[in-house]
Amino acid sequence: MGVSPNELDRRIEHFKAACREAGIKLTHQRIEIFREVAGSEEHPGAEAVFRGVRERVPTVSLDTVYRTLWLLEDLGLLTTLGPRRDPMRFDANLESHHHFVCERCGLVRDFESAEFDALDAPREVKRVGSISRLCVEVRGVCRECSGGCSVSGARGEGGGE
Amino acid sequence: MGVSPNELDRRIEHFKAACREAGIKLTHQRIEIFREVAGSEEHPGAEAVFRGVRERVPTVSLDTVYRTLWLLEDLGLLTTLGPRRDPMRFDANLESHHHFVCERCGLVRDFESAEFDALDAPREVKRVGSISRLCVEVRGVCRECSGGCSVSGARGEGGGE
DNA sequence: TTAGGTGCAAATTCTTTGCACCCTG
DNA sequence: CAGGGTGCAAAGAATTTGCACCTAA
Repeated sequence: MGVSPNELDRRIEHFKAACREAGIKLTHQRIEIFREVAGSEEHPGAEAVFRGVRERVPTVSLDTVYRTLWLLEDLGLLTTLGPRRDPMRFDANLESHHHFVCERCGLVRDFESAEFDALDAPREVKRVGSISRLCVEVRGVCRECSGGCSVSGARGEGGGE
Repeated sequence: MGVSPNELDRRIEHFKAACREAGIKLTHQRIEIFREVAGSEEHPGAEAVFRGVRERVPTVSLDTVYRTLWLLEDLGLLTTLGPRRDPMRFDANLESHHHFVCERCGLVRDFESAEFDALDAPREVKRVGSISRLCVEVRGVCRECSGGCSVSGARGEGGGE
């Protein structure tokens, strides 16, 4: 649904090569789970992947889907949509602003940028719907995490005092 | 922890006015829950808000925190970090690309933009950590949702057939 | 006063884990 | 053949809901 057969094949070949290189087994399930995500432009959740794969591999289980998705994310073959696999987080800053997200610890740091604020969505996007706001998400690894320190517990949540 | 007292006061006054305007009650709990989010730059999750508020309102309950956070989000006084309150979703498109997110149904539509791909994070951000990728998130309401159609079940998850 | 709001506890939903059997390499 | 991978079922987080009491307006 969406991704061209050529592109899909290309992604699957890349996936197989990456699995071999990583030294993990290329099982039927893994291939079909990857195909399900790579063949869709809907950014399916685990449940949706499960439903899709089950039509081709009726015995597949939901927990294998979860394990495989996170495995593939660790290998860099997939990405996730939100900042992380964390609980939902809230923001009271209603001014236009942007985010730096640490892929390691989940830290989210706001920043302002006149340049980014001035961006306008492409015409193509305006055709999809009406736009209310535009936010740039910069992903990377924060100083704390790349500095080799243990990051014990400090998962960006802050919280307490 | 971060937000200046002045800015915090400003946000809280705005919050109170908005509550009055919306005709909802200004309870002690709501004020403290809002204060907790508005006073932090950490983008706390529900649990972290709960811990913080409990120090000032020991009887507050976690479910009130949840109810209040979503209420405030509905009123436009808070925003959430990820696309929505949905299950985690995956993406096999490893090329640089950007997202349109429908705030109503959760649809996420990819798009490409040479202009956005060329963006560079401000120096200020580079000081926070090493950058691996930059993605523009455009939020709005998709055609389907604003078109007044029912959107029955189609929460962007696509999935099966 | 009184309707909306809160706290409690139980229910849901999403995701992870332990273990015995199976299949790729 | 051997060890990683899978399916099952049960556990564990995160979040929501029903109901009786409480409180802001």
